[in-house]
Amino acid sequence: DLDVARRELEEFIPRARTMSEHSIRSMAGRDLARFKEFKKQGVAVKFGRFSQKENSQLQKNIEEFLSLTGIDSAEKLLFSYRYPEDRETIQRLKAEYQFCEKLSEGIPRPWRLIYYRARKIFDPNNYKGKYSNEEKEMLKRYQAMYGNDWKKISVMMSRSNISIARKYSEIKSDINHGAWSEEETQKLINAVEEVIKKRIEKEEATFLSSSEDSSRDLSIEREKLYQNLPWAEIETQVGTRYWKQCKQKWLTVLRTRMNKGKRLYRGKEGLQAKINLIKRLYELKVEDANDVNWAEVCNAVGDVPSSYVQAKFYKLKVSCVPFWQKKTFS
DNA sequence: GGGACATTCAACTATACGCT
DNA sequence: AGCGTATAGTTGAATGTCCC
Repeated sequence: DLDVARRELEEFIPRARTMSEHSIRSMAGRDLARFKEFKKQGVAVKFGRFSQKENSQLQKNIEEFLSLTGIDSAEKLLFSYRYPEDRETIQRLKAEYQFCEKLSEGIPRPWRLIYYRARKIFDPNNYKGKYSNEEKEMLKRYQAMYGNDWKKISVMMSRSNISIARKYSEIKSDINHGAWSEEETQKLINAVEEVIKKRIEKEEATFLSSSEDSSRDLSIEREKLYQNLPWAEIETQVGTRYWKQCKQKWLTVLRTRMNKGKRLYRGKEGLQAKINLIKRLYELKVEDANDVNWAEVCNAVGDVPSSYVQAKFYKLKVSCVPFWQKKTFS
């Protein structure tokens, strides 16, 4: 019946096809019924970033659960292991008042993801801003002492373990800062090329085994050139840069090539490009910025990666819209 | 089977910098 | 000076795995 559950879930979450047994099992238990209920009401399961509406719904769900049970803080509720003496009581209250159900009320997403979102929002160790040099040094020292025990280190540094783990992977090796040399750039291009080729070959293999038709054209879809690339692998190949630097550099290389070196946002044409972009976004009539399909918006500007257009929109917003932080997308 | 945790790719935000 | 681009920094989503 695992297969049945998988098939049923696929209706709501296409990627269920490839998910691990464990994920399927837990979603079948907790989410399938909810998904069906949402469907009855004509609500689709959502992915990607939480909208403002969802975030405030989550906030509300937490507040209501706290007042229902008398637990005095969201941190106690969501990180009960930090309060050993209250832990048992909290556990009991959670079961008694159906924590899982209450938490996910009105949010059409898998329970697990709602839970993680809540833990991010309500962790006092999160949102601590920039790391100082002292902190970076401290992190390196602790890692040398305790290895990748991020949980332990996060307690000592009052930062969330995710933040710590990520920061460490960024600073673990001496990253070459500043402009890219010709040689480095070439190395990057080669690495990306190799990775994409490998990926296509693999797809081709599965494609051929399921079909007789072997005549496929050599061009590849644009998305394959920048979406879901294994950056960690590329980082190792390049050797001198952090994966994010690689990614950013690759996108600019790609953009320049796609547009044959033309500068898109300069002069009169640049102005027109901006106007097109704004018009296109307006026509979408979406409520939340998270609902924008940037791949669709791309051709308002030219043949560019979607992240480029996104970045442009951000820049435009920040420099032209007063009090943009306090405004909604619509 | 719930929950904690590490890891990885994506997105958002801020700043540096150079050209016109 | 103003603008566009490159680069740096932080947070978000998603998922495999391990443990109790």
